[in-house]
Amino acid sequence: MANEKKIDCVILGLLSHEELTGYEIKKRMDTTLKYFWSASYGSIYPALNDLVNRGLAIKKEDTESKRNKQIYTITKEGRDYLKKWLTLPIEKDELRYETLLKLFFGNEQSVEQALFHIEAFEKKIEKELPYLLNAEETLNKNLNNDIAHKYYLLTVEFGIKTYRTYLEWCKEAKDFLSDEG
Amino acid sequence: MANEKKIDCVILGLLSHEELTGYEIKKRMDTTLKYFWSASYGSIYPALNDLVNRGLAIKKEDTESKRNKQIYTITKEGRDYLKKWLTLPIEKDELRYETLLKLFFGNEQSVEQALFHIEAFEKKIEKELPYLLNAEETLNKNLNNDIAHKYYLLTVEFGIKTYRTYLEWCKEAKDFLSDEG
DNA sequence: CTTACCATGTAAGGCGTTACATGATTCA
DNA sequence: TGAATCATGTAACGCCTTACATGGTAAG
Repeated sequence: MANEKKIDCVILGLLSHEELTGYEIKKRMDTTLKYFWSASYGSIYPALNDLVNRGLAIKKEDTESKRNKQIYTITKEGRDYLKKWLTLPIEKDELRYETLLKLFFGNEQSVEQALFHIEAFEKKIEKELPYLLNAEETLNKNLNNDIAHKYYLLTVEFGIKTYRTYLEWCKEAKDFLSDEG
Repeated sequence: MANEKKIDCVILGLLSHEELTGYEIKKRMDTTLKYFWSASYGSIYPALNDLVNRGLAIKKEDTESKRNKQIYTITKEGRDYLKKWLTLPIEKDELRYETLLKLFFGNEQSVEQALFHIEAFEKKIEKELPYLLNAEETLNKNLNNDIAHKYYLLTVEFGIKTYRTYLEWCKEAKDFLSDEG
């Protein structure tokens, strides 16, 4: 029972909340999970097939809509698999920030270039923060309706706090570099 | 000149500071760059050979020490390559936190289990923070000796600020989950 | 009628880790 | 003399992204 593939666990996790199509799973990744996880169609669709083959999810054709939709539902076995994975200790938390990497080697570039990278980073964060704040508000309103919201809120709070810290750091870093020329 | 492999750039960046062996490069990764980048021997050694073949670094046998050391030095071309890469916009900043993933699916686990993951995360951060604080102190003392220190300090400050925020979040998250039971 | 979005999937290739394989040196 | 650390490298394999390929539907 070792070697749980992360992609399987993420998908099963999303399916544990609601039944979804592959396309919708991708959308969740690009919005809700965006700031701490990601995956492409090229890994999602094969993984879904695999989950069905292993009996962890079932696939049914959508007859109601006019679109060619494949809807996936988690099975009892899938839920057990997910639960088992959740009991295991965390294997890896990984941060790969190219921005920090380029900054680290800043002595090979001009101050202007370093500032340029910091500002680009700042803008990206400033653009994403409102979505998290919006999610926070919605979740706080509906906190009593669904326990799942409680956990979702915790991750959103993580995102908000770290993003605000990033913005603080950007300001300080810009000052530091500008002052010294 | 597109498609710069990150592993090449990190190595060249480290070599831009000083000449190093593959083993030392790995050590830098595991200490200095640890909280925002990583790589294994299996990618470092082949990359070094590749850099030499492309004329971006030179390899010389160490004759002084008794060990079988291969010392790598960056060339003019390597430095130009690095500089070029530094001018390009950041392609990807990525965070993959399994801790957040497991927390997100918390409705499938007990509160105790969720707390367990948060506490493990907290301990890991508490253990690593002192190294960053130590680096900060040393860098502040030697700030005037080398411009490279300035940039190194910026990344360390990023690490310290975000780690402190993580610890704050851990405390709040634990309270939040404990209160509601 | 055309643009944006919904929707599914495959193939090739890149990138990187893990595990393996080997051996020297230093220190207790 | 045994453990820890220094030191280099390869092979197999896994995982994932990118690019490709295709087509339906909703809205303006």
